[in-house]
Amino acid sequence: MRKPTIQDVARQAGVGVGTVSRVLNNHVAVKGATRESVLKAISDLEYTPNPHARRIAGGKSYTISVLLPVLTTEFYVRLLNGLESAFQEARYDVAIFPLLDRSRLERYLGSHTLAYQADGLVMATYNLTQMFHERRLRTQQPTVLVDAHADNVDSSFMDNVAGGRLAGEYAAKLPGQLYAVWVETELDQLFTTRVFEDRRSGFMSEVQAAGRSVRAEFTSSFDSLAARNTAATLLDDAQAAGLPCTVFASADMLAGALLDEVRLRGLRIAQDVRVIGFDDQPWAAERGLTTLHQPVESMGYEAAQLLLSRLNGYKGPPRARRFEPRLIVRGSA
Amino acid sequence: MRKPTIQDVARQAGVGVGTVSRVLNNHVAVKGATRESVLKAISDLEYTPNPHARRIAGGKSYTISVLLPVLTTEFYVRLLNGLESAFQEARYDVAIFPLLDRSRLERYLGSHTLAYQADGLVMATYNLTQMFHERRLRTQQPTVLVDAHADNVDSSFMDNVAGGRLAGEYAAKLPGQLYAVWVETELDQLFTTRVFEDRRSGFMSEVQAAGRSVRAEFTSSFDSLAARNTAATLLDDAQAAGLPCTVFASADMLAGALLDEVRLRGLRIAQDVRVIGFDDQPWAAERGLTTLHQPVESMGYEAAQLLLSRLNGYKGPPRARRFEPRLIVRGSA
DNA sequence: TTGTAGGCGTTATCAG
DNA sequence: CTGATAACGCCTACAA
Repeated sequence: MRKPTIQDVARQAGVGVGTVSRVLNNHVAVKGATRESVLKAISDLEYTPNPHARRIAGGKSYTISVLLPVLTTEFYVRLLNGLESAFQEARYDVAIFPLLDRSRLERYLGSHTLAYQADGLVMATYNLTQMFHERRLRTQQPTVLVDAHADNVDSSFMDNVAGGRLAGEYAAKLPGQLYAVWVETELDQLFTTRVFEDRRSGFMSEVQAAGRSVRAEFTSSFDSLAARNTAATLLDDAQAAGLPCTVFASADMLAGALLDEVRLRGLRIAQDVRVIGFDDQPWAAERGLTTLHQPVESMGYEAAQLLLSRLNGYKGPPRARRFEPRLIVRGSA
Repeated sequence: MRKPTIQDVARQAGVGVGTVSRVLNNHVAVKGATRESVLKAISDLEYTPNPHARRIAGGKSYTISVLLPVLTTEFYVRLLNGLESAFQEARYDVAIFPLLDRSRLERYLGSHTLAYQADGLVMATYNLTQMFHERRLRTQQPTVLVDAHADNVDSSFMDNVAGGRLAGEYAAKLPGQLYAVWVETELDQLFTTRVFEDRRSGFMSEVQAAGRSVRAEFTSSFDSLAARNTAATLLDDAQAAGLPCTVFASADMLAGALLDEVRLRGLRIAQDVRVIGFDDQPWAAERGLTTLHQPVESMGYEAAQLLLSRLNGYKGPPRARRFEPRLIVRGSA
């Protein structure tokens, strides 16, 4: 009992395959009655078109691939949700290709694997288009960047400079020393993101504009143990220099570690140590973390829309969808 | 400058397309010299076969799909690494389909999307084969379970009962009250896993065999805030009942929260409170956590091998690859 | 050992 | 509006 094909549908409905194909692709020229009978045959047979055949016949495969850094963060789950819901509405499937490391990426690029045979490409956080060009990879499929920005492709991203500014503006008004913790920038040239750089520049500019300065900046890699160590080092300094102090942690994960360490030392949050995070992770509300909210799902959704419009033939110049962060003031600062 | 096809290669090498196809698929009957010239043409043209065309022509697409729960855990990154490295050796690509929620799954199943058009299927943690059958989904592609076990399909998994036993055996020898923290079982019938059930039964049986009993068991959902609250509740009881005590946390994440809470209360780890985790996450060594090590990469690698053997024609009965956990004794217990 | 031709499931073109 | 029919890129007999 093999899968029904377009032929089976055509026979069942008593029409030609061309007609079936037309209703499948929403072509204009199909009489109402014929369309109905074809639709009936399709559902009777539980027919679904073969994406491979579609693709090979020059049509769309209705698949888009998402190139995603493998980070164990809520952020990407939310992003995926936004992307998927938009693509789902448009009846596209999404396949995810994890960017495990550079060697794998090289291989992906070397062989034109399925990832690059989809109708469109979504790149999250890392802008790999550069590499595509260097390799003369004529990846002419529509591409969209999400959580990243470049001016030669469509992109959907949040304004991290603005986020940094909001944090800086707020922090500058608070009494006591100012500190900041940044996320260590990536090791590989390919896997670079300007996210934290942007947050920093926004923060610093606003702090300076307010005539203040930060006592010290720290950098931590994105893992909880490192974050905890950094928090300890920072608090050592802060306690020596005299409390209170305010810390801008450029990622909630870092802020969380700070909250832990503050509690551990018996210090009072919001009085001795004020903390401002970034991301508004699910747990931020419960822990009372003042942080910057990112409309992650919306970013994903919009990215998908940009890509879909290209897939539907839009030819205009690259578009950038910029989202604004929102400062959520809670108990921690 | 469109992508070269098999025709181009044939012309360039001065042979027929059949021959090219033969060397592509490692057929026996190709003279050494001819093979060489074809290979040369292939690399000169930077030709790579079109997976869609391959698939449609009845061959393999050299793509396998992995159905993965979207958990922000190191575990799946490691698993992916194991899977990918094996598939990569065999020149297969892997596409990931995140199991975001039930509705998406339904949709995947409803339409025979690309996920089910790959040459093979890897299901991690959740055994969805049941559902496949109910739906009369003739997903006849080879399937392998990883981090899960069932006796009607190939599977590669760790013996969680044994892991629980090792923890129980070790814990039973320690003085003071015994506690355990489990991970809340899934909400949906589809998304079920026996992992934690198994760890529990192993642990309890060993504790009982040693003539001891656990004072209290706790359950927490898999997120850090819940874990922290659970840790607090547990320690309240333990402090009231009198220390020392020993806690088996069935996931390192839970153990980590416990360590934090212990530290916060000024208690001494390994003296007042002993903690045994499960997973041996990257940070476990640095934090001195006694825990059970899972050979995650190996599990993934083996799962891939099982699938590959099916893809290469192996027809035997379902095979189960069982991995043994290893107790890593560090400072926390 | 190798080339040729038919077929895989769709879409697109072109007559009717 | 609709039905043939030629691609699409590849694999697999079948013949040579």
